[in-house]
Amino acid sequence: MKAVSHPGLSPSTEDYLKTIFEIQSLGQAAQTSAIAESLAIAPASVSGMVRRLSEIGLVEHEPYRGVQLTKSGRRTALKMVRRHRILEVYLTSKLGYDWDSVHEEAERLEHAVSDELIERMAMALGNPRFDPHGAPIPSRDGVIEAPDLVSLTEVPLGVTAELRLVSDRDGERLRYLSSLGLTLGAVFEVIARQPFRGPVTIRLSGSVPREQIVGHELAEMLGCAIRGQEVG
Amino acid sequence: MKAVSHPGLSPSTEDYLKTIFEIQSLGQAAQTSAIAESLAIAPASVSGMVRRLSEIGLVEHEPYRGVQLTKSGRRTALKMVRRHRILEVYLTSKLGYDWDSVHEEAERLEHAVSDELIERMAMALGNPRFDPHGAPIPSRDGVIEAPDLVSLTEVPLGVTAELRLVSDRDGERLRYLSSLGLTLGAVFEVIARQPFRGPVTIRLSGSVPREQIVGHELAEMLGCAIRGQEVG
DNA sequence: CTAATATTTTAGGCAATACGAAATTTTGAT
DNA sequence: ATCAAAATTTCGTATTGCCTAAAATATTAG
Repeated sequence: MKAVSHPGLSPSTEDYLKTIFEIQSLGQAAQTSAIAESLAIAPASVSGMVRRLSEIGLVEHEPYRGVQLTKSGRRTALKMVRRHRILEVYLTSKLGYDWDSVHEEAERLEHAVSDELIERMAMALGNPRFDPHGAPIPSRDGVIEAPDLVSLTEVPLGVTAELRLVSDRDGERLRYLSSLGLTLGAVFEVIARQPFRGPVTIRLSGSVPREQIVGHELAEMLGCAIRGQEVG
Repeated sequence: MKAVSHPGLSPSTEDYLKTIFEIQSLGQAAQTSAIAESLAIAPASVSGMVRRLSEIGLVEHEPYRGVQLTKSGRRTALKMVRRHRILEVYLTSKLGYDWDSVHEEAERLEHAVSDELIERMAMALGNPRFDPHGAPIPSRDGVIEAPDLVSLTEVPLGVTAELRLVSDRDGERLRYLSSLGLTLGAVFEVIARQPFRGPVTIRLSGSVPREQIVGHELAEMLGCAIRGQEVG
């Protein structure tokens, strides 16, 4: 049982691994269709690539069931996630990028940087633990925290919470959130919630408290930390 | 006659353009064999690529004579050169790289960065005019200086000169130069030169002046600025 | 148990790039 | 000027990496 090294994986391969890791993080084995959807390619193409990935020992494939990353595949996936997130922090902290524009740049760079560059960036940043969207950054040796958060739809009425995690996938969405005042670390109280997957109303703390209404779908994607119960 | 834009050139294409630019900088039209040698591929392969480059209007090809960059090809080449050199400065100034290790990293990154990232880096650096090896950095709009330098083999005996330019192509060579005390800006006097392409002896200025012997081939690659004649 | 759904296999395509060998053109030496 | 050597292009092919539609197969749910 030796650690197989995988020199020169293609960008595409790296993307598959990252995607599989992300899907796997949420639940069980990653299904072909889920991978296909996330990468916007046909399921047949995924089957093909999965074969290759399993031939080189990056995933285990139980036909018709799904894919699991092997030790080695997981290591690579975590490396890519680390690269992506360190890059995002670096670009925002050191080069003035906004949280809504770093994703694309990081997406391209993560396939071109060396390990050394990433470690130098991490060092220059003081080894940050979270990226600009609140996602935890795996350590150099592949350990990743899983902060326990709930989605905004799950924060009880009257409870104060803090916005801690948003997806970096869509710049538009991030800009919209900014415009609502919902940036990372924003503190708010949930003051109403409509049934049947209706919108959530929150009151943002601040010198000028303001109320905002957030649609259910969006609210589902926001990771929040409970701060405490208002005195009733 | 409109400016054709060339979205999504492949890394390989970008490398060809850069190489052609560099060859062309020295003398006339770039010959197939020169390109092939510089890129370490067979001449036949170059002919093929040159056809494609000329089909998309990046070069003009006079069969059996050589290639010339078109306006548009030159623009792209200069963009790549700018990227490479800004990256080199950034990596050394901001992330602690040495001059002998930046080339490789820049070589990969130059194909992945956006124009915006490069401009942000340039800004953060105060728009440097030279890279860590003394090579001039083309401006955003494609103007490049040509400092007038002579090779070490051409500095007359007894004359004081300053090291201003070395090739970034070979890390080993750069480490060797460092070990001799021949870093950028080093000031020295030529005190001997052997005939028949023999070595050059120099005396480096400094608190502890020391003599060094430099082989002819290496000396040829060092760009120097004449400082003045010693009082004889 | 069967129809709908998900997945894999098959067979093939395409883009980009490389190569050797043969044909062609240029060059250089006499 | 002439011809051999050198450089270059053409031609036919190969490889790599990825993708796809359609057909075959397996799973699942009613």
